[in-house]
Amino acid sequence: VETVLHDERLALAGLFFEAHAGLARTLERGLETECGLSAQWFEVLLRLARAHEQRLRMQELVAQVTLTPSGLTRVVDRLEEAGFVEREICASDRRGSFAVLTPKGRDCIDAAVPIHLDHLEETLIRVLSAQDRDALQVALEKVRDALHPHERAQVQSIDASVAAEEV
Amino acid sequence: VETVLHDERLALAGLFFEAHAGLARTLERGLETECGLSAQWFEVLLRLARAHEQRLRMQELVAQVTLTPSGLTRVVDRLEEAGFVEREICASDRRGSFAVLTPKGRDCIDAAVPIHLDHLEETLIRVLSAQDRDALQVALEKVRDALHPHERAQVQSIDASVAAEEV
DNA sequence: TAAGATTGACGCTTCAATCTTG
DNA sequence: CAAGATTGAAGCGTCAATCTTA
Repeated sequence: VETVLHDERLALAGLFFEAHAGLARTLERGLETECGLSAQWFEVLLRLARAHEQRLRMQELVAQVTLTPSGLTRVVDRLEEAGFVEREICASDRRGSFAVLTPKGRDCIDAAVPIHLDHLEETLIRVLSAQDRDALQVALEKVRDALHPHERAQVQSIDASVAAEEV
Repeated sequence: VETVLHDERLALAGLFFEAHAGLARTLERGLETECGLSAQWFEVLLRLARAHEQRLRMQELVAQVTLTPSGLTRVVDRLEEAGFVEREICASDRRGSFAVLTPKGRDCIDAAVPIHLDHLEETLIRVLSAQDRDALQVALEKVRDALHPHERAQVQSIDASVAAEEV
């Protein structure tokens, strides 16, 4: 009667969540203390830095981030307040707006990425063998892909490799 | 100059976070709609169900859950309000208190676990081969273990296998 | 009427301070 | 004074409703 409480599948899922929580906590602490950025700020700034002309529609940004539309609005509000981002109305469709990276925001993310990569190297890369990393990637891709069975079919698949890059 | 923005290590980390976010979102939705439980509620109830006499000190519970002490206090507050848990003062050390699973709470988690296992089967187990799962487990364990270099040395290690089981 | 984006209200978690007991 | 636990204040993200434009 107790056996179901110790099912090995629970253990695998628990391990997944525990590893994630620990990794996220460590990385976020480093980003916060050394760069003054939350994970969400880092992610948004990174996406904008990669984008053509350092700008993205709010809608495009939402699709690349782990946030709801309203959540993104709030994050961009704060980034704008901090001077890292500016909003710009979309000329062709005046309902929409762009988030645009400022030079200050660009400097910030340029400084943050190498630091973040160092942390990644320590906590994720160096602790795994090349085989481990490959196997991890394969498994994670399968899990991720099995999750989007009916959401945004085309764009999601062609954009999968870039969409996979976060934090 | 743009190359650092597309470092493959960022992609692996991003894939990790994306897979986690998707998995967590899906599982939490199922738990919420079919069992009326948040991930935190499920986790606390599961730990208590496994524990001797269905009870655990708040401190022990904190060590097993992804929450701060104050966060756990709030969750137990709500679980108590819902009738799933009761508090009990510790006789030997009157500073401490136990969280005790009620029969109602026990029934709830007993019903929830099989449902959750079904969801796990669909989203995590069935989408991976046996080799994938083994490799995933190995990699996640390495990442997790590399994260606790100086935190709670002994108890953590002997308790690692059980502490790994969450949500 | 629908799409893009934002806002108000709410719930949850954390940090720092507090209270009680050892 | 330290340990166990809780509380108040504040920050963040989500849902539902709203506003503007297509």
